[in-house]
Amino acid sequence: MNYWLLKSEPSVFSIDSLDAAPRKTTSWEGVRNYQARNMLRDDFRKGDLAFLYHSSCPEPGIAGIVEITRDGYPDASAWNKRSEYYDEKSPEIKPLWYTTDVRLVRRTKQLISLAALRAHEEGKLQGMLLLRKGNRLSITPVDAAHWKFILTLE
DNA sequence: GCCAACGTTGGC
DNA sequence: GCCAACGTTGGC
Repeated sequence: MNYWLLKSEPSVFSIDSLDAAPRKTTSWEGVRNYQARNMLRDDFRKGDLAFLYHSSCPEPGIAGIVEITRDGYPDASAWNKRSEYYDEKSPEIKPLWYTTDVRLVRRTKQLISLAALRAHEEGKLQGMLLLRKGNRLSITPVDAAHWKFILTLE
């Protein structure tokens, strides 16, 4: 089983949105980056766990824990002309983009801020992809050891 | 709003 | 295949 970190801008989709969703579950649609797509398509498995991270907001950080409830599968929003994520390069017969389903497991006891994570950048969280300079990937794998340590920061 | 870093596009 | 131009991300 894998651990991940999923970024989203709370102004677009926040942990409150997920909490309010039916069965606290939603499709993680709209990923339009090849590296992230490859992870969704090849590595995301039902039962994996992920941190939900809020980016581009007053206090960026980890807001909750979600469970991956479905293996990666083609992203139908790519061939929905009414979707803001529509992409003519990804017809239904030849999907280019992938998504998965996520369910809110729980909110973290408090926000685990980026600053709190950075405090361990050269220690327990050395090598964490989120903290790497210039990282912009909206999906990153998380080492099991990093996952465990981050939970102690709550 | 600024800016560094990265990804994508398209001309050649 | 190279690379400049452009667009996006995301912290500050």
